[in-house]
Amino acid sequence: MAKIHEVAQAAGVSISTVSYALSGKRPVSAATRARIEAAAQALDYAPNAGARMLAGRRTHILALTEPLRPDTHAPTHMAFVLASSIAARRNDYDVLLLTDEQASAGMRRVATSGLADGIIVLDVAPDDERVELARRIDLPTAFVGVPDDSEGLMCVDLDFERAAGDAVDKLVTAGHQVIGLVGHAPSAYQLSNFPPRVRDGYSAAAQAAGVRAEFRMLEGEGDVQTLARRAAGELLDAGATGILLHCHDTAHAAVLSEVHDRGLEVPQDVSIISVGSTFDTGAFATPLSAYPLVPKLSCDLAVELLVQSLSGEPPEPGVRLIAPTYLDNGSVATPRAAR
Amino acid sequence: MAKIHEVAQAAGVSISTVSYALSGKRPVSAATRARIEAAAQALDYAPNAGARMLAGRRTHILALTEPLRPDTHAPTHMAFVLASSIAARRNDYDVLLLTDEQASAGMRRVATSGLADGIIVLDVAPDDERVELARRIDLPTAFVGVPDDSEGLMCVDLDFERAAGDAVDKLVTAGHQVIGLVGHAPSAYQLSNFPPRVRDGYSAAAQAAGVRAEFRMLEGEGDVQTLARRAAGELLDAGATGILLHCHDTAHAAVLSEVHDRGLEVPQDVSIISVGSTFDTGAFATPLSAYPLVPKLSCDLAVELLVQSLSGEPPEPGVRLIAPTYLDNGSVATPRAAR
DNA sequence: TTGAAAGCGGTACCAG
DNA sequence: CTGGTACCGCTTTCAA
Repeated sequence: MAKIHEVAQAAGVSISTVSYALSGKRPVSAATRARIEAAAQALDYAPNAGARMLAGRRTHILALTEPLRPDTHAPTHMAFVLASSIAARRNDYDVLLLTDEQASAGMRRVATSGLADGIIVLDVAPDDERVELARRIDLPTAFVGVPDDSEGLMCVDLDFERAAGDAVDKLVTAGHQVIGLVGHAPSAYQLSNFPPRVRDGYSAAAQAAGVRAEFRMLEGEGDVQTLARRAAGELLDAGATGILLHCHDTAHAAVLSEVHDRGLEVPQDVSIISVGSTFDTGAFATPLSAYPLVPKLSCDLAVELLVQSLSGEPPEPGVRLIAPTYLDNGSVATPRAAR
Repeated sequence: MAKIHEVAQAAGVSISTVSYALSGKRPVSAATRARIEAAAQALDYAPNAGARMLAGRRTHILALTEPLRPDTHAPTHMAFVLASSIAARRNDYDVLLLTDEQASAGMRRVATSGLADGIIVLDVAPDDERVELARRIDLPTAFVGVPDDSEGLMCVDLDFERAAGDAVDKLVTAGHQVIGLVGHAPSAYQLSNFPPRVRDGYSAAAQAAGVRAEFRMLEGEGDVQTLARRAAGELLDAGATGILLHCHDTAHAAVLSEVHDRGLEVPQDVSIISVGSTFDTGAFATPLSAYPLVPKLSCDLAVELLVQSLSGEPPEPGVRLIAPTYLDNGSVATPRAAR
């Protein structure tokens, strides 16, 4: 816990020179800079966080709000938290975690006490209460996810509609005439913002392509495995030869089991594409091609937007959709019927 | 972002009186206190975080270090993060997340810059690099988990040995003569601190009770389900009538499937107890009795220790083991053989 | 019970 | 290229 004053003394310069040398905000001769850096090193000096906040009017902290609901999918969530944290650190920001409590209370507190320079909003709900709050406070705020009403907000997300649409096109191009989508549990379509977007992108693309498109959510009694197998079974029974998966990894595995148990081969008998998954779709017994959801891309951009907001030339508000990319693991082929 | 000065003006008092009235560190007449609180309310005042840190020599922030490794079990981890966060907030502390980077770098940074008042260490490895660092820095640090060398550290954890031992006794008392333990993957016995403790408590108690005790890790090729089924199968083949489970929920479910597929009933044919699980063991098709691991208990205590360290009378260093409690879901009974 | 004022440890402006 | 110094907003001692 050395102080700037001690560093200055050790280096034989004034404290302002130390400050400038270390921040680089003013040119300092190479020689003195070297002495200062050596002294700082030797004393294990780091500017006091509180003093820096107060004098510099900058906390070097980003707040991360994530209302950990009982139903949040932990692995996905963790991936986003980690990606945000890494992006923040890369820009020399620390991350303050806002979890419990009525989501907005934390945001408000951080804003009024000046504890953070900006806010990253994770796990965005369609009608998120943090939307209105973000408009009211004057802290730059970036949403990772797109709420229903995104007017005036900075939002970043995968272009789920297009990911689903591209996936449909991929199947159609391969010759599939009947396709299916295995989705999340019905509740996810209320609580999260992206499952509906996948569904809609899927339907629109299918309609545009003139193919028959079935859709099943993980609905009813039983565990995820059972529901996923049933959903997949129904799609296959309906004649689907191409299937899109927008669900958790457990459900993916269950669908593959169902397909396998029916004596069907991927991709010879049925083609499968995973859409918007954060896990490794190449790790299943049958590797799956995918239009993955990459947390790093979203979080990097979110942090970048915040940093830029703090730099003087704030970026335009608006929704930034990240173009989906195809990850080919060989699970798509022309169906037998079309050969 | 109102300042104390404005509140003072609005209430017609000096800023020091405002400070005291709001912090309660000095008696203030009821009348003036009321005026001050009203003014603060009206202005939406909150003390500036930086100024408060600087002047008060207290950040009101606790750092949380959690080296999110690729193999960390997200749901369990999230439960601990959430519990820590809630405990911290209850004590009026915010939480700073230290994830990426060489775990210790974050701790060191926080310590030298005075960004936090204390540190909570999660996901403790047997030979954790943060142990040595914790001894060197002068920030109060609480470990949730027990490293191999805990000399001079404050550690909090479930008494896993005793949980396993109690579970063994429970089975033995019910009349089981051959018991088994399904554990984690072998790697977990290197990377985490508690699987070995469960294993050891299990062996010791079994030996003391004079019963035959088998042990299987989730070892070999294949997915968790397969490995868990095989492990359970081997235990049953070995004649085990009572089984302890110390593994993830997926493995639990797989063991139950294996038992069921063999036409065995719980608890009539085989008794099962889950040890050290953070998920709801009552939610399986066959509800399981358990000696659960309760994040809230550990994290509450960890935060309490930190708060106390900051209060003037620092608690003794040492390992605090939380006594296990039995959660009866009816999955234990006297085996047929003993009836 | 209340007020005045001296810091807390930096940042950044104003001079030189 | 380098120094001196006026704040940043709050906590807390010293006086009244």
